[in-house]
Amino acid sequence: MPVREAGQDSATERGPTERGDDEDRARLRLWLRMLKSTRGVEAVLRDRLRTQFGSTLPRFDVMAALARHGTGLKMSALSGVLKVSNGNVTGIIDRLAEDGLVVRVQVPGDRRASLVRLTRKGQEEFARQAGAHRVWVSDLLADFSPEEARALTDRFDEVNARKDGS
Amino acid sequence: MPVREAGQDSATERGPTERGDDEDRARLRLWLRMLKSTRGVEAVLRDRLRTQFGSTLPRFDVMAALARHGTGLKMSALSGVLKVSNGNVTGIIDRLAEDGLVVRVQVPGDRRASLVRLTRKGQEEFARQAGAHRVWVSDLLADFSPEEARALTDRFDEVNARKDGS
DNA sequence: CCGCGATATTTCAAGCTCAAACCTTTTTGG
DNA sequence: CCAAAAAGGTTTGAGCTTGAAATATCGCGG
Repeated sequence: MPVREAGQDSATERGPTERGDDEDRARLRLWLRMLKSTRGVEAVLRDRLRTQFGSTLPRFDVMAALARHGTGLKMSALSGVLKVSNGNVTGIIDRLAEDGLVVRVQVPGDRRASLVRLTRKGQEEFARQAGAHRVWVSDLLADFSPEEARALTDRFDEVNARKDGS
Repeated sequence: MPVREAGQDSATERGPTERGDDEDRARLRLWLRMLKSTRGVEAVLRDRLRTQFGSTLPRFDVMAALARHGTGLKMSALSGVLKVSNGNVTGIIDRLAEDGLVVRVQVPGDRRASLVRLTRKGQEEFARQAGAHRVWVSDLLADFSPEEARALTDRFDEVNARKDGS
């Protein structure tokens, strides 16, 4: 009896798709490997961001989003882009603002909303971090040739698109 | 000028490997897609675990590890298997123990260590959750045929092995 | 111009996460 | 035998994360 993964074989009621256990297990195994890979890479990135820049992944993600949208982003747009809860972003922006890396700018016509923008200091700091980050990632994924990376990227794009579009 | 991703082009000092920017960017793009995919899947799993079982991913992961090692695991082994900090596991086990899903068993010859084991209730509960979990994952990755899943799994295994081994 | 649903954001409680500090017990080297 | 190092766990402090509730503002229909 092949016992692998989170193996258990209780009588699970089959879903509407009526798929084979082996197919499920093949995909489950893929999932566990993807998880292992991404967690491993994330752990390294988190550690380096911490030790070399005194920062964190969430902070980096936020700054990356703001760098990509130079005109600024509303809090809700930010949480939308990053796909995290809006309550979450509040705290991260609070701390980035304390460090003088971002500012909240009042939106003229709307006293509810505010636009978040990188400060000059924030832009410079992000440029430094992003440069290092790119090299770190490329090193960590060095096993993938650029061609394979591109091919896999396209494949994931297909899959992701199917989710987004429905 | 192709501006994509966390784009910035500050003069980053080239590492010892002296690699091309385009290669870095191709891998960075792959990384962002992997992240997007895994986060998306994780979000769905977390939500279903919460709404359908009143549980969380970390709890599920711990129970899966314990199910795989029926004889029990020491706290340190558990954090080693899950690749999370040992201080982290303490809290999760505390809460699982409160719910009667796991127990801490004293190790005979060593008064420091304790073996964590699923209770009968924990085994049954995990069996239920794992069955659902497997189907959820398979559905979420349904875009990958079993063959492609197997191929990708092998590819990730190679990459992961290279990291573990050195 | 007033109420009321929609929108933008913050606050809150609970849980996860890490690194570092801290006990306790065990093992090891003199 | 005994001090010092190593091993097993917990505690602590700060930050991240979510979902839900609270707050404030906007805009629309009447």
